[in-house]
Amino acid sequence: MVAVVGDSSQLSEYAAAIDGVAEAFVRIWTGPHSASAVPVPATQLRVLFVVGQRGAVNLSGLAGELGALLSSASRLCDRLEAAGLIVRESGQQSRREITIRLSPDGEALLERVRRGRREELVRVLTQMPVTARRALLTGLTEFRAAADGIPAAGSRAPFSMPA
Amino acid sequence: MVAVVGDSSQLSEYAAAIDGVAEAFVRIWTGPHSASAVPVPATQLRVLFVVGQRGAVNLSGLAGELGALLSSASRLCDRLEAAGLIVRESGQQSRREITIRLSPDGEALLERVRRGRREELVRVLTQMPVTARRALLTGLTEFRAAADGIPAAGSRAPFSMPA
DNA sequence: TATTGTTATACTCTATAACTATA
DNA sequence: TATAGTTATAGAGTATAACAATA
Repeated sequence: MVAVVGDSSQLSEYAAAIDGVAEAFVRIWTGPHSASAVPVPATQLRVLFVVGQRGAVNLSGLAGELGALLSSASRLCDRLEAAGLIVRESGQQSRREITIRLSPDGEALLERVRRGRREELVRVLTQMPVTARRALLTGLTEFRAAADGIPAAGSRAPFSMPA
Repeated sequence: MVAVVGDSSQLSEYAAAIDGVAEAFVRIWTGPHSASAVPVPATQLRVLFVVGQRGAVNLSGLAGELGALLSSASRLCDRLEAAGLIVRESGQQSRREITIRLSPDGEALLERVRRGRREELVRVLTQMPVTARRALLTGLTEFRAAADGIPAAGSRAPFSMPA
């Protein structure tokens, strides 16, 4: 009945508590798409984020980072290319590898979305006491550090939007 | 050049910093689906979460909470019903409103997924110092409180997984 | 032959619009 | 007639599998 400090059974209570309050943050962090009247579906947007972050990728690399299959990635690029948001540069060193880059339109769209998401965050952060802002940044930073040191349960990487 | 405490121009730096480290958390919080070999697609899972949280809903209510259209929600329920995860109870008070509930299988699946997500969180929290865990909980809690006090930019509610 | 991409097919998801049935 | 759901149709996303082209 006595509360034991640092008790490991407390962990699941922390997990439950965090689980319970996380939705608001996830909704806002995830929501730049719906928010700012972006003309492309969410999945295509993820591609732009990945390509924007890595500068240039081949299809296999892109598929891997999306947690998608090669065929799905290929279709996705079909549509993004048709929309003028990416460019497929064939050839280069291997001629069977294809290099995917953002087109100027793709860059512009990506930048708009990035700005939108940060503005959403600012809107909320403004309403928070400074200590809470600091706590959030610290908590998320340490969480990432801890998560990076772990074998990654299903050993996959099925998400990408930031940068 | 002197750091001004509480300066509002700091906010966008906080936003950028938080934005940069948030992905790991979002990936893990969002990933219970891919993680635990769940037999239903992510969208259907969201329905289970919503219905599980509200106990029983009619289609319009469900669609509203999903940020989806009535027709999409109807199709979704077709599949969930076919999979035996929900039950459509017609009639009741209005006879043109339909009540959606979880089936026993639906409840069981939902519980499995919930447990999975919390276990994932525990896996990471274990690797974090106690102060960081506290910071994360505080930060997310305050974030939610702040977000709740805001008109909600696009004035929509396009996300639901917790509870 | 092993690897990189593409294409065929099928199922899920979402959206628009037309339709049915209650109130 | 207004409201609650369903159904038709079409585009987007993802998976399996068969295929083409380069190394």
